[in-house]
Amino acid sequence: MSSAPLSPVFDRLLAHFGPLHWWPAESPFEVVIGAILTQNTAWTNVEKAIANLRREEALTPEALRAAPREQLEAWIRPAGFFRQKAERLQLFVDYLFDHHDGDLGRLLAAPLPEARRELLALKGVGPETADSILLYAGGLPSFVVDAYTRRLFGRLGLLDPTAPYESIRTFFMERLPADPDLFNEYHALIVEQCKQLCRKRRPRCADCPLQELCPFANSQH
DNA sequence: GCCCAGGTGGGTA
DNA sequence: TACCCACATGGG
Repeated sequence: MSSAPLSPVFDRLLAHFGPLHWWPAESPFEVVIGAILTQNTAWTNVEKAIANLRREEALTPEALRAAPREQLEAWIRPAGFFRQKAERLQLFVDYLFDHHDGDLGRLLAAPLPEARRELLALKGVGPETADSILLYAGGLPSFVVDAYTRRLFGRLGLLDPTAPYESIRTFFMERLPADPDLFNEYHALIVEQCKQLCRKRRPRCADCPLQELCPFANSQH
């Protein structure tokens, strides 16, 4: 891992896209649902599933717990892996009621390392899902590493994209102040940048806000 | 028709 | 630790 210019990358992305104020959800619990539904899934498909849940007024821990499994599967079907994800959602809310009186805020009121351990112990909640929940539902300074993060910073030559999750998360957290607003914007900007510029059909380098930092500028990127 | 998407868990060497 | 596979829908 390089000892990297993370601030210049952030500054350029912020200047280009402006503040994004993530996560696209109307409540902390909706963040949890989105974080589970988006596992290895395009966000456009997640939106369809969440729209179904909203229509059914099922975007609360109480409603998800009460819903018959097959009903829930049908609602979230557009997000793919619907049997797995229905189970994961209901395991999550079952845990929430068994241990926190159904109150997500109570789970997320614990110190960050403790809340993270608790989330990671849940079946269906891996490191990326846990960090997304901690940061975007809890406002806790836990940096989110996803496929976009690996792709972008791998291309910039700042990290090994195949490195383990925890080592990449540590790379960012050792080099950035533990500021939830910073982590929020940084990850959102990474996603926005990649959605626009890291696709298979690459746009022209001239349009890229990271052009000056990119080792592939004017060649393949 | 084929490839891929904001992962995770379970299994094997 | 490092691979492998299942899990499923919808858009390019």
